[in-house]
Amino acid sequence: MEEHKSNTSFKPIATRKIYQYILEQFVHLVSTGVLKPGDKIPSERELAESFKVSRPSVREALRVLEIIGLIDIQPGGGAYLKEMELGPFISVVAPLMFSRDRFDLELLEFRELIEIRAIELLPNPLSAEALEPMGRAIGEMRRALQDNDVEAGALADIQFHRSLLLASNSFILQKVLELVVSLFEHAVRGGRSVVLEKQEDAAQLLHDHERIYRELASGNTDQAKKLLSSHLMMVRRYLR
Amino acid sequence: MEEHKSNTSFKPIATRKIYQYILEQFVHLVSTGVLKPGDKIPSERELAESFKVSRPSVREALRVLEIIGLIDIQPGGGAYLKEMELGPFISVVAPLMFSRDRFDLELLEFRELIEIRAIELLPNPLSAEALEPMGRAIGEMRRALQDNDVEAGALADIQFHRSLLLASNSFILQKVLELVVSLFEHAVRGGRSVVLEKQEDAAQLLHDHERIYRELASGNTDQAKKLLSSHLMMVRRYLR
DNA sequence: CCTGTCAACTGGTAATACCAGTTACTATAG
DNA sequence: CTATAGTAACTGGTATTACCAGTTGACAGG
Repeated sequence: MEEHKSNTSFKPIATRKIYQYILEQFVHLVSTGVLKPGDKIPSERELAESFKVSRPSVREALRVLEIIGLIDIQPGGGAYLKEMELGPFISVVAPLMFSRDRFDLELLEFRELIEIRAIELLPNPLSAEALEPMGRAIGEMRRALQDNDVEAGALADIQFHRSLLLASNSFILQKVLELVVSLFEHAVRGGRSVVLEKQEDAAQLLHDHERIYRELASGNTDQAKKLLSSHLMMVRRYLR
Repeated sequence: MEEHKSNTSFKPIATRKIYQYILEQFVHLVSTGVLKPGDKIPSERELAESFKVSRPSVREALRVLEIIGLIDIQPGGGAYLKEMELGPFISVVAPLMFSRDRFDLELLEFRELIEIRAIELLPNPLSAEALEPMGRAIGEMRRALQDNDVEAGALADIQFHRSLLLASNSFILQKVLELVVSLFEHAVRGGRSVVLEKQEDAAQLLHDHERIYRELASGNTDQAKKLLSSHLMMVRRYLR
């Protein structure tokens, strides 16, 4: 059972699989800008021929690219590069996360930490393009409230925060918040009650969003920050 | 070009691929605790027969499980479940991240935000098991400083922070910090200069770590927090 | 001009085969 | 008896081939 003591410093030989080489070349081409979002990827058969490997090897590489959200594959169509999205990855991992005890609360606390930091980095004033999706989310939320559609309301709530964070100046915060928000979205769609159920609470949420939106629209970013901050803390207190 | 206006609310039909079904079953078994870390996964051929699908389909599912760091595959051996690790995912995505402008600095700022929050959640007092890897990292850093081995020093620095965050009480912060720290590690191994190069700076880092370690070991968690906080801010100022 | 058809793509899946590495059992040499 | 070498039965990695199903675009006929 014991290992041989060896004075020589032989290092274990790391063998790499073919799909990793393919993956590496793709990532390199993307990170150097040779391939850009929107570009069409050659067909699997062409790639197999170019790389001089078999189609299954190519497919495994594409599978990974799909999971990390770098390409969209349309059966019958082809594969297209896109800006990296965390959605596919999240949808796989989310069940593992939420199976943990009290994950919901932890996630909310984490989101509070990040989102408050993100709004500190909002450009001032906000552009119209940044404001527009927020307005839409509010409209959606108002409609859901009237219809008493809890899930739609929760999703609209998420959409509001998503559009808010997308306006942030920090790339990392955007990605991390996208990840967090996606987790929430997954939880809501899965029927978990990370959301407010009572109508008056939903109305309060809507009201908060509207105030934040108004302040942002009229350029009072600082005031909006304070509102959002207390808004998030209110939500957390509610859930605890 | 215009789409037909349809009053009926037909929703697009989402077709799912076989590997997704397999993936789903696996994730479900793991999240419900039926499968636990350390368990051996049946061979690809057995799985193919159980699921009544072909081996390539099984392999694509396993490939994804490998990328999200849920299984270890040993060629010739078999596949074993493990606690989810972000390493494999990071190693694919890292080049994409660092190709962005000023990503290093953003990452450092983000890490500062998270890590300061994480140390607020450190248990008090720290267990010996939590302290031990920190001590090792310090020893390694000291050795690297004497040898003037910049890369080894940087890796030991990372290892110190990694062992610190692993002691935190928050699952999410652990995972996110693991992600961030892995990104740093990747950058260092890639030869990027996210690290301090001058020897006196490295000595300063080591000195900071030693002080933090001493405070933690003697139970003065609060004092350690303050030290770590100013330590991180110092590092950031240096890089800016 | 619109519409349906058809051929040539695309990715999804299956089946099969072979290679290379691991493992465990076994026979053989000492 | 023990330790070694050999062997057989695994494992995953890769390649090949084939067929299905969906998309696309050109083309012919209304």
